[in-house]
Formats: sequence, structure tokens, C-alpha cells
Amino acid sequence: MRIGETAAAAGMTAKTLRFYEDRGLLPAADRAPNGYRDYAQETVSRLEFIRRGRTAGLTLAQIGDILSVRDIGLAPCVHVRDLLAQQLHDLDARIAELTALRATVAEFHDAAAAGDPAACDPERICSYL
Amino acid sequence: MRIGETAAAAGMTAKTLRFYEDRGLLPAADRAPNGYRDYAQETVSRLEFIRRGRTAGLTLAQIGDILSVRDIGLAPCVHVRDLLAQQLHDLDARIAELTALRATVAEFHDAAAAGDPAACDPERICSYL
DNA sequence: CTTAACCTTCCACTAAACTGGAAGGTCAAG
DNA sequence: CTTGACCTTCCAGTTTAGTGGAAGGTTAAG
Repeated sequence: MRIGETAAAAGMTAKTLRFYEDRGLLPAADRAPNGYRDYAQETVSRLEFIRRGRTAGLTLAQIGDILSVRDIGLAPCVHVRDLLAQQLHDLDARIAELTALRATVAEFHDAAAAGDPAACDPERICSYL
Repeated sequence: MRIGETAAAAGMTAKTLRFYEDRGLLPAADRAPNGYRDYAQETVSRLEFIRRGRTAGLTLAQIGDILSVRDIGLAPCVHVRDLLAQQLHDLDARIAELTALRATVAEFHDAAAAGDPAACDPERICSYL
């Protein structure tokens, strides 16, 4: 697959893939005889993993750490295991923060929904926003 | 409360509070006769809310939107309600992404933990990392 | 009455994660 | 055989969220 096709499959741009390669999140791609990057199908999964991590608020450096562990083939090394345990811990904390935030926003929403919607003219731009 | 004390209570720096004020996330603080900012106790909750949002990966602009709705006093306006519904939807999507990511990392971790930790000398820096 | 720890404003700088654009090569279609 | 849509490298600019530091005011403690 060429870079544009691969990027589109992962919902990214070709620029972003070159950037990720530069940052070490993607291994240097194979090259076609004409010099074009040639990606394997699995690259899309890798990119989707990166995207999930980004959406979750991880930095590219953190995602890179996780990927480098995966790339090693999951050697039974205490350091690798501990790194992953740390990542899990961080993710749990992040999920807890997000859940707390959701609860707070849900309270705001319920209070707003309790009011009479007819009290606000839908034709007019809301004067508050 | 002075700025440093308030910032410390929320786990931030005074610089960050001034920055948030500049960006409209904090209303302009009352001033003591000497010109120092004087914060109310509730400011800490507001800062904690901002911090939760940041940890969750929201931008300051998104957090500002939520806060401005809260500041209005939750008027029963369809637009306000819809904005909050959208925020809830976004938060749910983010929680789902994060949960999926956690599952993937947990798989890596379980595979790594299944190996024999004794196979790696804890004294040596892990050769893989 | 000076020192230290606060505070003030303002301006510049940083890091992360892209994004745009220039200058040029490749290749299938008309 | 040229046009258009790809691709290449390289370098510069943008946005977000701060951080650092200068230059100076305030106040409690020694």
C-alpha cells in the first residue's frame, strides 16, 4: 500500500505518517523501486492503536513506549512488565478522571434539561451562547 | 486566598492561574487593596474541574464551553442543553476509546507477566528498554 | 531596616503534534 | 507527450498549554 492509501485507511494524512516515522512510532517503511513507501496491511492496525492512544490523551512518547514493548515480542522481562503495569495504572487513573468529569457534566445537563425548553425561542440564537 | 495558596490547593502554579484568567477560564479575580488577587474557596473546585478536564484530554476551549454554561446558572435553554448533550456524547466516546486501549495494553501486560521474571537480571538495565 | 517570600505585569520562550508549501520525481490516462 | 494525481525531501509555520525571567511592589520576621 502506498502512503496516501494507508493514511486514509487509518483516517490520517500522509504527512502524519511521515511524521510518525520520523518520531519512531512507525518503523522505516519498505520502499518500492521508485522510492515510494510501501506499507503492509498491519500498519493500519498500528496506526489505529496510535490514534486510540492519542484520543485517550497519551503523548506520542508514551504510545511509542508501549509499541516498542510490543515490537520486542513481549519478552518476559520484569522491566517490560513493570512499564506496562505503569501504563495500566495511568490509564485507570485517566478513566477515573474522565468518569468523574462525565458525572459532573451529566449533572449540569440534567439541571438544564429540567427547565422548560419552550421558554427559549429556537429561532433565535441563544442569547447566552 | 492569595494566588499561590489557591494554585497549590489545586496542584497548579500561580502562573497557570493567571494564564487561565487570561484565557477566560477563570473570571477576573477580586483584588486586595494591595493589588493581589483574592480568590474565593470555590475557585479550587473550579480549578479541579479544569484539571479533570485536562487529564481527560479536553482542550481548554472545550472546558471553557462547559464552564460558561455552568456560569450562566443553567438556564433552561435548548441550546445550552444541546451543548451539554454533545459534551456528554464526546465524553462517552472518549471513555470508550480509553477502555478499548486499556484492554489492549492489559493483553500486552498479561503476555509479559506470563513469562518467567527470573529470566531477566533485575540488576541490569533491561536490554530492550 | 533589610531580607525573604510573596505578589504584580509583560514579553519571550518551549514542547508537542502536527500542517503547509516549495521544489522536484513517477506514472497511468487521454 | 502532457496533464493530474500521486509520491519524495526539507524547512518553516501554527496551535495549545503552559513556563521563565525581568523589573518592580508588599509585607511579616529577625
